[in-house]
Amino acid sequence: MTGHDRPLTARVEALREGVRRVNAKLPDLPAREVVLMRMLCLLGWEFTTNLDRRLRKHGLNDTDFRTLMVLFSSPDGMAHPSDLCHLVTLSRTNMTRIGDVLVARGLVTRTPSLEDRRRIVMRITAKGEALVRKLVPPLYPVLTALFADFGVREKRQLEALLLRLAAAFDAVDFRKES
Amino acid sequence: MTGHDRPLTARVEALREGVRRVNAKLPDLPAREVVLMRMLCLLGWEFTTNLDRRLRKHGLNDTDFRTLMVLFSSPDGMAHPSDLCHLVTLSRTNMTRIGDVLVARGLVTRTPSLEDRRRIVMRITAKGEALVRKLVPPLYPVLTALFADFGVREKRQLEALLLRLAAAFDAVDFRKES
DNA sequence: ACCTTATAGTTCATTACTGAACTATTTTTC
DNA sequence: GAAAAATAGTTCAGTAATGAACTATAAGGT
Repeated sequence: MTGHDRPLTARVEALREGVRRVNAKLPDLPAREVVLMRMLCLLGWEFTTNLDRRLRKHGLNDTDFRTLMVLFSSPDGMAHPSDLCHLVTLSRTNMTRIGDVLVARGLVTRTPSLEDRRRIVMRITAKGEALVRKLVPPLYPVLTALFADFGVREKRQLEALLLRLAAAFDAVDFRKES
Repeated sequence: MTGHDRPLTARVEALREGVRRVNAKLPDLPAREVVLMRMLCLLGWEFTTNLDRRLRKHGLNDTDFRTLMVLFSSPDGMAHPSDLCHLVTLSRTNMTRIGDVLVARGLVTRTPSLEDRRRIVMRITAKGEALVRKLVPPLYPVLTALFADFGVREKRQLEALLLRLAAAFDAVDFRKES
């Protein structure tokens, strides 16, 4: 197990204190920004690992599931591997492997494309559709519970803030210098 | 490469559309909540991978770096592996490996504890301190740029919202049912 | 004091992911 | 319309993480 399931709030508190101590040694540190980014990472990671744990009982992991969901949401339930790997932010290499898994489990078919013979068409099967319809609804109460404390206004606020942050990521070139 | 560096805003937009199409097929889906959680994951992941790319030039990855930072922030620059792995949310197994890496690079020492002979004491070296002081300041402009668009008030708002979400994670038992 | 239980760190096997190299196609360019 | 460049998918080798099993030490209960 990763963090022995220590409460997230405790980990956030430890993070703040850690950053405060670093800030004492490096006075120019933009402490609030560091805390915000690390909290974002923490929350995202927490969600992913928890979701993963639930999916594993059904023989899927988070990336298999996301891939399946994209297919589920696609017109005619089909897409090319390279489109998929863009959409779920994974390498083509990995999408080959995920395809293997999903095909082996009968959730997806993989057939050569007729229009472009380099390509493959992945298509969700009836069994895949059924699995999605079985797995997803039990997640609703979890998702609503996570945001139960939030009003519509606050959810919109959060979404807007995250969207602006996404835009900032695109504007900042992370890669340059040092 | 993961997503061929497609802009984050484009990926967020694709996410929204995907969720909207899923919602058309599963009308009870709490769409806004799904989008929020996935945006959080996306942003956290984007930060981590970009940071990782920068660190790699110096022979570290994100988890090595976080471990080193926790030691940097610790009183006397020392901590036990099991404390560290709680703080950075990694397995003890992995902390052994990270210790190996950091020791091999001369950034940390590892000595048996005298009080408790099961334990090991990891301590950041002068070289480790120096590396932190060299690596961290060049990150300041990136971090401030990411939040350049945000006022103090908005940063506080975001922090408060994320904190409440963290508390909600602790309250919700993700593991139960299905 | 002794037996049980818990904790610390490691090793080992396994899972998941990536980048580079390769083959097969399609698109572009001149 | 042929050569060059780009794109799609796969294989392979390497990196990073995990959980289970193991050894050693410490703490608790009676």
